[in-house]
Amino acid sequence: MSKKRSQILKTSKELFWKYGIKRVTIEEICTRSGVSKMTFYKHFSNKNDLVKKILDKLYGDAMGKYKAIMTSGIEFKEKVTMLYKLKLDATNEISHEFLNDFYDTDNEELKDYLNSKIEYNIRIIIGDFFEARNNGEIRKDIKPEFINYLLNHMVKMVDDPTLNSLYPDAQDMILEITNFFFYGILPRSESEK
Amino acid sequence: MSKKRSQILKTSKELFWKYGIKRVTIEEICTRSGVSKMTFYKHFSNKNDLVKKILDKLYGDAMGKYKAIMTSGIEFKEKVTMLYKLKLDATNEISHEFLNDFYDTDNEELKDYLNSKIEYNIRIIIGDFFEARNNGEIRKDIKPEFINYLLNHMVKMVDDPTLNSLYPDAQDMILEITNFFFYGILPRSESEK
DNA sequence: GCAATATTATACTTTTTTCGTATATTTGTA
DNA sequence: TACAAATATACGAAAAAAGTATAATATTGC
Repeated sequence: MSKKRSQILKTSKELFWKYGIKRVTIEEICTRSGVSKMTFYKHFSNKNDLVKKILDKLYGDAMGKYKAIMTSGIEFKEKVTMLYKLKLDATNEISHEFLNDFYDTDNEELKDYLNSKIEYNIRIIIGDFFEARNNGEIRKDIKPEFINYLLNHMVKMVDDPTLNSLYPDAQDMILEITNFFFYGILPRSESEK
Repeated sequence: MSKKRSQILKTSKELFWKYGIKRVTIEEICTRSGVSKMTFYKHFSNKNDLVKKILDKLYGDAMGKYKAIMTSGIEFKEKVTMLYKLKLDATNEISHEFLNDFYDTDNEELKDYLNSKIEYNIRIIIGDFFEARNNGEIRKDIKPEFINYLLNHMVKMVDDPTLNSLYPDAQDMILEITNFFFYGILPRSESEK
């Protein structure tokens, strides 16, 4: 991988994170990366293409971590706890400014690309949950899709000030949330498996 | 003062603070302020004009606080301590993104405007220091201009990580700095006055 | 050191965005 | 109701950004 190329990716990510996509120009990315415009266009066909490649890396890394968790030999309950924390990290890492531009503007191309990526990931996750249900690691009478929804929903809970105010610190709240999660989805006894 | 007008000032300040001046468009300010473009141009002739009026308010408020301190009956030493804190606050309040655009870009008009404002303020401050020197509140053999330079210089010290690392917390460091300041400028004994 | 490859600077055209204004219409309000 | 203030829309002019062609220069592996 070219040094210039990765410099462009690094610089542009920083700029996008801070200012969003549409506020950053290609020329600005080039100047700050110490790269000429021609070199930029050698590596990326335009700004959208650049953003897509940033997304690819972002989601690629996340999926790598996800698979590392799912293929490890640990107990399913432990896996879900780790997934939840992974999701929290991912949510914190991605910039608000960056994400806003996907839905604010009329950049249909990027919107579609992001949605397809999300959909692809969800499909894998749901698939894993189906498998877990078949293995008796989750209640048989629960929809795997609902579990994924729950995971997303609970990540948002962490930002809710009303909920936060109930706990001395965030760690306690997260523990409470995950406990709630498991008492809901785990088989209540061995006999139910 | 029109409600729309102050809304524009408020919104634009927020946007400028976050993204800098050149990244924010007039149309964006209008949309976010819930104001039509025509209304904008009724109150401000262009973006520079708007920025100037934001600066006016900013520096007006700061000068108000300054004068409140200087005309109060407290001891001179106490005044300088308060000035130092005022300056720290002002430095923290003004956004880095906002100030950058004054010197980065080739917007000579704004650059000049800001410089003239700063110069005007300095003139007042230096004048007050001259008076203080004549009243024997500062050593006679010190240039008032140098005092102003020192004040600015010491504000920057607060950001120096090397200096910071010498103190358990910022408060201790600030105390140290102000103490240093006074042992340098105050008459060492009543007889020297 | 040479050849292949990558990068750059510059200058340029095209496209897009932003600016600023004119006009007709709507809204608020005294 | 009448008057002022604000708006929506549409528009041409100006500025900024995107993208390309070309020739020159660095870098790199061999």
